[in-house]
Amino acid sequence: MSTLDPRFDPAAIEADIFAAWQQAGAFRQRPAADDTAARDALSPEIAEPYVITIPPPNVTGSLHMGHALNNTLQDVLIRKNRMAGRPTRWVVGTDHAGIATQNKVEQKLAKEGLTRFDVGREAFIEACWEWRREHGGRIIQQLRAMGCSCDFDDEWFTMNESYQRAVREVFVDWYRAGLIYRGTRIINWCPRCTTALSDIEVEHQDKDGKLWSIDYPLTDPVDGIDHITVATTRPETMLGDVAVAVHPDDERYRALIGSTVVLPLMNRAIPIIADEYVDPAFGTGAVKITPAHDPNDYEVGERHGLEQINVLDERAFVNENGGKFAGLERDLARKAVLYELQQAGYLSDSTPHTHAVGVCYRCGTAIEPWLSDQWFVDMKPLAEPAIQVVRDGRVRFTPTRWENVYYHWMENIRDWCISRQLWWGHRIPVFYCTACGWHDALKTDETICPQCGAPLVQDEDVLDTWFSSQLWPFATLGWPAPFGADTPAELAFNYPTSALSTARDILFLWVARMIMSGLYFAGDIPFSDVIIHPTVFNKEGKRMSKSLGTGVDPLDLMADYGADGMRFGLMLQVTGVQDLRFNEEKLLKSRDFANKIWNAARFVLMNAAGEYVPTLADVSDAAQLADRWILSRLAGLARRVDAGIDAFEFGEVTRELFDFAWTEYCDWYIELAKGRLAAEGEAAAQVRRVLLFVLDTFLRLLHPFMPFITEAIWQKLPRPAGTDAGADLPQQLITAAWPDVAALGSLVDADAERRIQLLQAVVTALRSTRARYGLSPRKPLAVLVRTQDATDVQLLQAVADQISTLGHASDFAVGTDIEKPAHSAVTVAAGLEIYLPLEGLVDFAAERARLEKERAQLSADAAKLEKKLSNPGYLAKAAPEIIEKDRARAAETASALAAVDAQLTELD
RNA sequence: GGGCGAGUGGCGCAGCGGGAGCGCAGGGCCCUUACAAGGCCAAGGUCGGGGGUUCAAAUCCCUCCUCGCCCACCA
Repeated sequence: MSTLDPRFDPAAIEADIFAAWQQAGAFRQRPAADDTAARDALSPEIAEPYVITIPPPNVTGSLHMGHALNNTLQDVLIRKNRMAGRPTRWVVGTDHAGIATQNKVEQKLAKEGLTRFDVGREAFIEACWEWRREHGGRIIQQLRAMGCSCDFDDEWFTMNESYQRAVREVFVDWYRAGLIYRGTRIINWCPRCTTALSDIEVEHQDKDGKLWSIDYPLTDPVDGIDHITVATTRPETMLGDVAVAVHPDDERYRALIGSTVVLPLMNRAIPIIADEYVDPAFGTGAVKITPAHDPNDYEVGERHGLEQINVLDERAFVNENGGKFAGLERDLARKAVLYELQQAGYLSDSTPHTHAVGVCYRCGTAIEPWLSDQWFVDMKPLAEPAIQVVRDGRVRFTPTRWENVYYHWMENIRDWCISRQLWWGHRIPVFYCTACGWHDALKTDETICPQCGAPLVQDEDVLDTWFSSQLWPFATLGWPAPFGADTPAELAFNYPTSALSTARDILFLWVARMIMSGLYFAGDIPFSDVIIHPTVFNKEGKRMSKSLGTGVDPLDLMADYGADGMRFGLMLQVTGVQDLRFNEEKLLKSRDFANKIWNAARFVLMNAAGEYVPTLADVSDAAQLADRWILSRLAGLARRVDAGIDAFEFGEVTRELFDFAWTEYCDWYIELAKGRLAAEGEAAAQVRRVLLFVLDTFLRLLHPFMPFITEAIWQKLPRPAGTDAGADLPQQLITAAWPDVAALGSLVDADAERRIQLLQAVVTALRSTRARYGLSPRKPLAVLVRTQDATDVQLLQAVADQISTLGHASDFAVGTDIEKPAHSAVTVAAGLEIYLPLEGLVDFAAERARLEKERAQLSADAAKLEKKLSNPGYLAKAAPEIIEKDRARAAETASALAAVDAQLTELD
């Protein structure tokens, strides 16, 4: 009674299944955080909630391969824990993505010939909200298509009202605590985005440039020296030079310290100073000092009380301080400055020089180190406790090596520039009196100065997007309500969250900061596990990039392979290594795998014949070797999958599931079942029960990885009503019980696992002998098996029918006293000697060649083992079970060798 | 300048102290009534080079080579 099509079509089922899950409320936390009575009723081992807050994708984003991988992985964890009965919740939402969103809206305005200044701040922000309403839901929709079981009824946005309160609370708190301050510093400035960036938002690229040498003439020659030559990679900044620095111990220049030089082109007298910062071995050993355009020069300038002359404007054009170069864009200014220097004879040398150029992580424009007023967070006091929780093991990294990366950054942490000269974002809640100079950070907007009554104005800048992102694990759980009596139930129950899974490139931008702010504001770690998943590269090992055309779109993949195929194929490729070279072949195999399971289910359903899915007790008394074998394998699989998911070993678990289903359940168990099903009666009923039981349990284990197909099949399995899920829930796999690994342990049967090899050896001998001699696979052959083990005789007799079915044996005989018939092919395996009489069917020259080859292999193995077993050091030091195993192997090899030798003799 | 990761059959990758595995490609046979997106069989590797530790090394240590990534203010 098959209700399944012979070919699995993902598109036909995915949307309906997803809708059914959502309709059933399967994604909601059960019991809800505020349902204390229900929570108290949970048994202790599942009472602990399992919570993940999704790394919020940019609201401008579209699903890419990194998302596909990361969200599959999180969904696996969520689904497994949900099935295990824990109150599970996956918090979903998007990030307002300051620069990215602002860029989108500015591009839209540009099409109408407008800039943001034309429309004004208010209207621009409204346009951003409008953009979000129109396009911001795309990536959430794509998560649904993937089958992600997030709590979509409670979607968050880093700019929604409650979130804004959280950001403001944090700012004011840190401000009051003295952790947020304003200062004039050299910061990273993106002249295209016209905003400051933090240090970690700058990417460094090696660029081929030049190191130019410029002669600065001395005002008054010293000992016949009339100039000093400085080396620079950025000649245009010389317009803002205020000194030349040399190392105090540099003999070449010692006499010049304290002299003045005339700055070429600007005709300004500037001093030669001594500073340890200068490396005498680099360049000419003399450095031009431009405090407004280089962080090191700024430091030097501070030490020596030098002026700071800013020669570039916010778009990196030379400003009025640049003399006749004013108005030139920085690259043009460089050319012009070099030309003028050369014309005037100041340019003495240029050599090729590669150096790291900082570029904006959002737009790729070269960063300008620029002097300006910005807001900063003092990070050291926040970093210390955040380092400690990792040292204490309260926050664990997977793979653990990332802990060292974390420590290194945290121990060398620098202050965080949090102000951005943007409009889209959380506006800095600092208010200034227009009259008396009063200013403060305020939790609510005020218009009148509390000191003098004059109007207040708010700071123009907004906060770094990551300033709000860092609050994600607790702001999405209802913070800020004060802790203690008024703590929202949701926060108290769900915080700290369980695991955070993310890409390595935001370890500092986001993960580290969540730990710091979580400890500070929510009073505890934000999550106990940080999973750093591999970065997805393309087949050539290159970064996936839309603009470069090196990317693969997960939506296209889902269309071709189904959501399940994409998920499983990605999981197959996960390892503990840093990189993942995406291989589409794995998706093809995953789709095939889905089809394989689909058809296995078809077979089982066609043969279910009135049986319900049995309980563990119903299959525990299975007597047949094959049954005990598959049940034992299933128990082992369940144990490994259960532990593997908990240990975040996604790749290994996926491969285990694949191998079990395909090789063991389909290739062997189902094939073995066919003959027994035909027999009918109790024997057939038992096979049906085992088939159903294994399929049911396997679908549960596979569900976190392939949610759609497993749900579709599982719902077709025959079972009495009300046997799974809560009474108020529909019968769905998503909320069905996770297999009880401990109970399944009773099915482990090491003997059965070993003995099934006997059967496989006989069947394989039949198949390969036929293949070797070009006999039709269906040509019936008689089989005789000799073994010294009486138990093996019984076992093989019990499965004689199945050997006949799988191997197309005509006659089957097994015993301790079997004699080899004349003209037989002999196979020695699993301690058995398997004889296939081939009188008149084959050319024995080929058989001789084969046996010679096998003999060579066997005697090499035997020699190796013998050498090992006669080594006194080995016998003295190796573990007893290893020696035992090797002895058994040696005995087996020796008897196989003897058998092959005997066979060769007979062929003569 | 520091740090991390990778180098295993033609290709893509597992394995990470005790018998070299998987998928794909290639070869042979099979439409066997769940699945040809399938089944069966066979072939294919001195686990980057060198040294060391160990009874035992693809697996641990050292070193070198080749790739990739991260951090770092050297003009």
